[in-house]
Amino acid sequence: MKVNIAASNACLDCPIRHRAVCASCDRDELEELNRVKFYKTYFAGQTIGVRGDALDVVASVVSGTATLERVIEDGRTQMVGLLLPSDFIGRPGRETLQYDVTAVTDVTLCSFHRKPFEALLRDVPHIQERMLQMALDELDAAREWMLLLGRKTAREKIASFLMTIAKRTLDPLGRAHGGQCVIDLPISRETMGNFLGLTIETVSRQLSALKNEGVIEFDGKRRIIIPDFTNLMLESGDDEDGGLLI
Amino acid sequence: MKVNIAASNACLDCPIRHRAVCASCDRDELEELNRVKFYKTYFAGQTIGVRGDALDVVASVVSGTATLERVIEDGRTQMVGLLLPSDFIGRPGRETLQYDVTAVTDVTLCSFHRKPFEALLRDVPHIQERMLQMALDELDAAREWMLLLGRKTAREKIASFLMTIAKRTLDPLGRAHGGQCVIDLPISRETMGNFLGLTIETVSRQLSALKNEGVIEFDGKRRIIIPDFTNLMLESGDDEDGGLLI
DNA sequence: GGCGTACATTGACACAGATCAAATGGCTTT
DNA sequence: AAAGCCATTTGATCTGTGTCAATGTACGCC
Repeated sequence: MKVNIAASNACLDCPIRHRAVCASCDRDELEELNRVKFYKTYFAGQTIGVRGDALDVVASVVSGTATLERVIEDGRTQMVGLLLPSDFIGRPGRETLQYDVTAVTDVTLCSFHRKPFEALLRDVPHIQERMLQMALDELDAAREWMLLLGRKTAREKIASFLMTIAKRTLDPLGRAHGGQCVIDLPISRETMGNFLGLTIETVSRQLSALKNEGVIEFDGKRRIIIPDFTNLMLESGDDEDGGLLI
Repeated sequence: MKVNIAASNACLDCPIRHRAVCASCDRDELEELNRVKFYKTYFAGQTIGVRGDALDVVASVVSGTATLERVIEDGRTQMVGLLLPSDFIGRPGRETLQYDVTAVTDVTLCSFHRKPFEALLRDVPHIQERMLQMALDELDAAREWMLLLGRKTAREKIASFLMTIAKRTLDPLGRAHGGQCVIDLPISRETMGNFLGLTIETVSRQLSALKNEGVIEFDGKRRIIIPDFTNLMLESGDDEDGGLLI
């Protein structure tokens, strides 16, 4: 059913119309995309692709959350991308997938066969322009993430992560005043650990510590209340309100 | 003097002609770049820019090595980019510099004022195309680096780093056979530490350990001989010969 | 030639976070 | 309601890497 709803949607009504790779397209260009796109839905936990797979399709996340991960033989896993709506999956010009891609919630993708998409990229400057912007944004996010992985303590990592999620959830005004806010974690403790380069136990302990010190409150396991945003910010190790952009 | 030599060079003779942002330009486009580019040289140790600076100029590294770093208040430093010849500095569309940029050796840059360069990006598809390729390559490198920072041990980090440098130094054939090779480190122990998310002492200890076990040999502090490449590879924690791309 | 400075190595110890193990809690199934 | 499953929390201990401190080495300078 979900698929039907999605497939029937024209690009003009698309929820990620103004943020995805198609953001700067005009009406005609959108029409062109509309003809070649196709929707695909994955269920929570499902594998979207694994490292080494032929990269025949590229896509934008329309709804849901997916992860990009690298795994070493002994099982150590590092998340290298958290894909939220409007984020792009796959790389034009590459033959095989470099990362394991997994749906953590139900995910709907707006997909394109890679070859035709590469042609679009050449022919429609608006798409290439936007693609470049998005790639550079991701690069900045990846570098911020590198600072976190390389130099932050477990507590700072957790605080930074919560800030990141909060920023993607809230409107920019609400948080500027350092007021209360509520965030729903889209991912499990294990996934958080793989994001932050920590074990599940350390994630849990640091969350408990922040709770015991009143920096955060829990409402169930996956919902977190931040009574005062500035307190959390102080724990994140960031000099300003910069933080992860993802 | 260096500046004179550089300034007199036409793009056609440029050492990074086929690798930098101008790689896919034809003769006419190159002529256009030639008119607006200007060379600038920095000495080893010199600051090229600091986080927050107005980003009026973007540039390609023509020769030498520079670093991109993020620093937190207490002095903890994480390198987020190692810039070698053909790599690009600065981001079109951004008003301020996001990272500290430092010359680690003498560095010559092929520079452009940002605004005109943004116009070029719009008008010359070959440049934008190449820019996108390069951004995606850097993103892949950053993600590989994230795996290293988040999940690898100190020993694996050092081995991976040496492999990375070796790969950028050697011809692709020479290393395929796992034969001996010699690499010159472009950076100090401290810089290596900031690259790998380690302290200077740990870097030193791990290098000594690899030396004592015969995986590497020293010729002075900065030159390293790798008797058998496969041995080093086994220490890097990589499942294949993938490793950092930078 | 001696000296100063910067970089690198080595040693002793501390501690953050990993590991191993057990307990708790929430959820579905029957 | 009981049982079973999974995610999470909490506890005890271990270990890799950081920290602090001393020593070694190379190189330029007066």
